[in-house]
Amino acid sequence: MSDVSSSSVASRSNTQRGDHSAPNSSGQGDASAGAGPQDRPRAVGRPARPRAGEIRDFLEQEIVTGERRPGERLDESAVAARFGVSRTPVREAINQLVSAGLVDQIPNRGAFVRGMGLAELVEMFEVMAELEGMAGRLAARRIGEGERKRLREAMAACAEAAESSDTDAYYYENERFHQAIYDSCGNAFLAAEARRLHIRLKAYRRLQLRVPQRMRQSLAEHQRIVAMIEAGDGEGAEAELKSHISVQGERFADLVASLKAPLPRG
Amino acid sequence: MSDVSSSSVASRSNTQRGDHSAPNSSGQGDASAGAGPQDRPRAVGRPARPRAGEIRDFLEQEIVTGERRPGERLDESAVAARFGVSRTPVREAINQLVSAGLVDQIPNRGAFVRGMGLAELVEMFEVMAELEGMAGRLAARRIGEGERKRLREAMAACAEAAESSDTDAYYYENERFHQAIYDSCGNAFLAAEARRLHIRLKAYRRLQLRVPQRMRQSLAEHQRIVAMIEAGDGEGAEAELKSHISVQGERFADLVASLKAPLPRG
DNA sequence: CTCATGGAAATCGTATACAATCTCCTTGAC
DNA sequence: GTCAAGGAGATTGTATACGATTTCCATGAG
Repeated sequence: MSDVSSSSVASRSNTQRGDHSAPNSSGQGDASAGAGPQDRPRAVGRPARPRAGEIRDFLEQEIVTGERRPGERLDESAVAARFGVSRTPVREAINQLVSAGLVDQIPNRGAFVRGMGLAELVEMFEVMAELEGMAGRLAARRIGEGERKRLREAMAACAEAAESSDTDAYYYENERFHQAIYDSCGNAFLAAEARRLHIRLKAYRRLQLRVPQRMRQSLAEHQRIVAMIEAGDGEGAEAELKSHISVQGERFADLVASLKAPLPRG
Repeated sequence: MSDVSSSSVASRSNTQRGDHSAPNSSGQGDASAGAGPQDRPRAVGRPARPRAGEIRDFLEQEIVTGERRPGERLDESAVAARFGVSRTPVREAINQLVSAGLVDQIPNRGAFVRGMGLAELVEMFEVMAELEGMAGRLAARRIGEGERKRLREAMAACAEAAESSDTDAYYYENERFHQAIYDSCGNAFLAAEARRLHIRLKAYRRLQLRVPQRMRQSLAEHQRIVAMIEAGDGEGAEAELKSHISVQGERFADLVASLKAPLPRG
């Protein structure tokens, strides 16, 4: 229900990974300023599918994947030219990204990709751990038959990906696993909030899997989590999930520290 | 920090309570369609203060106070006429309300005031309890001298308001008390998230104080919370805060049930 | 050399115009 | 009488235009 509001950003076309080379008209890899000559004279009127959402998803992908660097400015006119649209839908898209917390808007300076510093990332993981733990605790008591099946399937898929050492696949299935827990907690609002945070941490979560052996360890944790939920042990599931996420946070800190990539804040 | 993103909606001019009779031009209580003759010919160009935010805050007030009934349609043209502006800033305002979760948008039907049903309110209070509990637990370990002083002052103010049975004052000081806890948890992101939820529940929180003896009991709970934090007992503070909020949720359900105001969902 | 002041350019927020799509109601046939 | 097809109206999403405000840079004085 509250999906409409919270997870509005990046709701559609998120499963299509890869394949985001260029918006539409300018097939060239010309990056930022573009403003190439528009062959088609800008179709006026109401398009079949709203362009604003499309632009939002695309920009979000660029930000989350790190293609757009933190601190980079999102120029309305440039983006508009790049997509072959006017500033109006671009403004709408950027506003939504601001609401989602991926972009900061400075009153008369413009919109900038929000670079999250290490401190803030740790804070966000701390909250994420709490929310996930809560979801797990509630799920242990409230999960239904359908969701239980989904959860099992998601974990099986994780296991399969881990066995074939397919990091990308594991990343994807891991998403599904956690979504399944959110949906099993019997609190749609909590699920939506968790999803929102999850999206916001997506870019950094992906890095974690680079840590050696992380995938295997993650899978083991998943198995313990499912066991707790299946046993109806709410406190146990909460503890497992909390440490699962917290470890991610710590690991991430380790990774960042070792890479000497401070991820500049502003 | 993340105030910019998360609590963007209803960030300013929220402390100014009351004083929201009419937008600007049409002083008449003419409600919806309006479209009265605009004496001033619609100032074009960039206004000193953006009108969109103003409109958003106003609509938010109307929704939160129940002036706009759940399920009511927000007609862009009507709102625009009422404020004496074009559809553009109104669209922006409505989009922000959608992001904030106060309004639902149905693709080709329009925007509708989101009526939060009892079920969803309970869900939100459940999450609120968790976040507040977390903030308290962290605050018990991390609170500094300055914040400790602020917390004590806030509680003293609560006590004073309770003694004089001033419900309005207590409502206000209670806000400050909880804000103080948020700010003491050493996690700015958590503080921002808690504040966001707090705002969203504001309308319903106010009703709670109508319950007999609630104010006195709330104060007692506050005292226990502070005691736990001062003692550095994180788990204790968490438990106290959780039950503090949860009680509010249950009490609220009682209140709603007794008032026979089902608050229809959609 | 530092600081204040002026103007020009960039940028933002809003007004207006317009076309495509959807909804709803009417009209007609079976 | 019921259902389908058609069109008129309403509504939406986007394009374009424009003025006000702000920022940035240059030029000048102290």
